[in-house]
Amino acid sequence: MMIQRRTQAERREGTIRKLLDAATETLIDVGYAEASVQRICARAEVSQGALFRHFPTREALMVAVGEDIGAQLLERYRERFEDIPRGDDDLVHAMRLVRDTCRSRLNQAWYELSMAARTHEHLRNGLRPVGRRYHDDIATLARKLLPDAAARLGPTFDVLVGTIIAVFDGEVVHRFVLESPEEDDARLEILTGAVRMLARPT
Amino acid sequence: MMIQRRTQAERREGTIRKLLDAATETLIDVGYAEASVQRICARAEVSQGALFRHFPTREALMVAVGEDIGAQLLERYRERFEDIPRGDDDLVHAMRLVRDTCRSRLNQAWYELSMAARTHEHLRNGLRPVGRRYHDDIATLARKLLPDAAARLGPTFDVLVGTIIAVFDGEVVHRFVLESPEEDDARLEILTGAVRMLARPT
DNA sequence: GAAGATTGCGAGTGGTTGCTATCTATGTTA
DNA sequence: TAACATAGATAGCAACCACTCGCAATCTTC
Repeated sequence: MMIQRRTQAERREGTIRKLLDAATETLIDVGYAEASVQRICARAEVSQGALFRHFPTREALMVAVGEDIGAQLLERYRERFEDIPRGDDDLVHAMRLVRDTCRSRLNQAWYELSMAARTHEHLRNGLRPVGRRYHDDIATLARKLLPDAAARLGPTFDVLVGTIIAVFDGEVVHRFVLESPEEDDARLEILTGAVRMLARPT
Repeated sequence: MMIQRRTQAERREGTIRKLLDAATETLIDVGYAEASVQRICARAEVSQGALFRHFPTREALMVAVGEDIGAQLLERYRERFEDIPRGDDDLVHAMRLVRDTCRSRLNQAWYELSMAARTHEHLRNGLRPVGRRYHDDIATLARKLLPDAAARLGPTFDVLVGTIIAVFDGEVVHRFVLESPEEDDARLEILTGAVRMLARPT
């Protein structure tokens, strides 16, 4: 039964895409350890043989998932950064954007990979360039959105951006065990105020 | 062959302690998923039957490990907080203490449990009270160490403490994939400056 | 010291794991 | 269209998983 005529490249890309998406969703649902090739393949509606045709090991698939997630998250940032209206409160919007992205579904998969990378050397090595690119690209984007503050702060600006992301990533990790929305909101305000103070000319 | 005369309670406590310590070390070494009962028991030099005599499931053991780690981390904070010399730079010392503790071996095990809690409901429920107590006790300790700032800031002080911890926890998670010591040090300085600014009277 | 309770042991349970080998189906090239 | 390359499916592998069970060792109580 022939459904449709496709080139080899199309077939290949199609199943790889299905596998990456299924792996990402499985990662979000059950975490790295329980994201078995069986589960991923079942979700992708593809056989295990197909998976191992395109990825030599499960870990290699996970590295590819990491690259894919990194690209998607960056794209997400790019789109929403552009949508932020320039003005006095663009910093507030930017802070909210970072927090929302850290809490996004997609980012949960990234946490799973990061954590697994701690104890899995291959994964760590594979994820490192992705992490670096992600880090740098976000700094570039932020400079584009807040050029005045960037110019004023110089290299400190990048550190500040990294710190804001670190705050919200840390917050999310805490939330895995214990949620405290009021404190989170208070933190967002304090943090915004502190950044505004640092970013303003002395 | 009788080695030593011990009460039942001593025997019991002894093997439980061995299991908790072995489980903690195994968590640090291979992560939550690979910390199997086999591995833990081998490390504790105790049979699997002994483990399941004291803990109904592996997850129950992990909750107990979480409680134990929480107590140890708090004790660590308590000791080192007391050692900080009061003076102009006590804030610097406190910040360094928080960062060091976040990077400590013991805290790696806590990250493993926190992350696993995201997808394991029982673990999350068991860890929640531990997390809450840990959170509150640290805030209390910090108020004791920095009474002036605490008085000046009111409830904001607790949020600030939580934020500092969040920064370093987030930093550690980033470091699992990508290390950047220079940025980390720059962040520590900026953060200390910002906190000092916030904590000083306006 | 006998009886009873608690604790520790280790073989065995069914189930899942990542991965391979073999085969068929589909697309490409001559 | 014949020969070949690529892609996908299926069954099966040894290793490991959390957990159970009957028994032996140890401690407590009388």
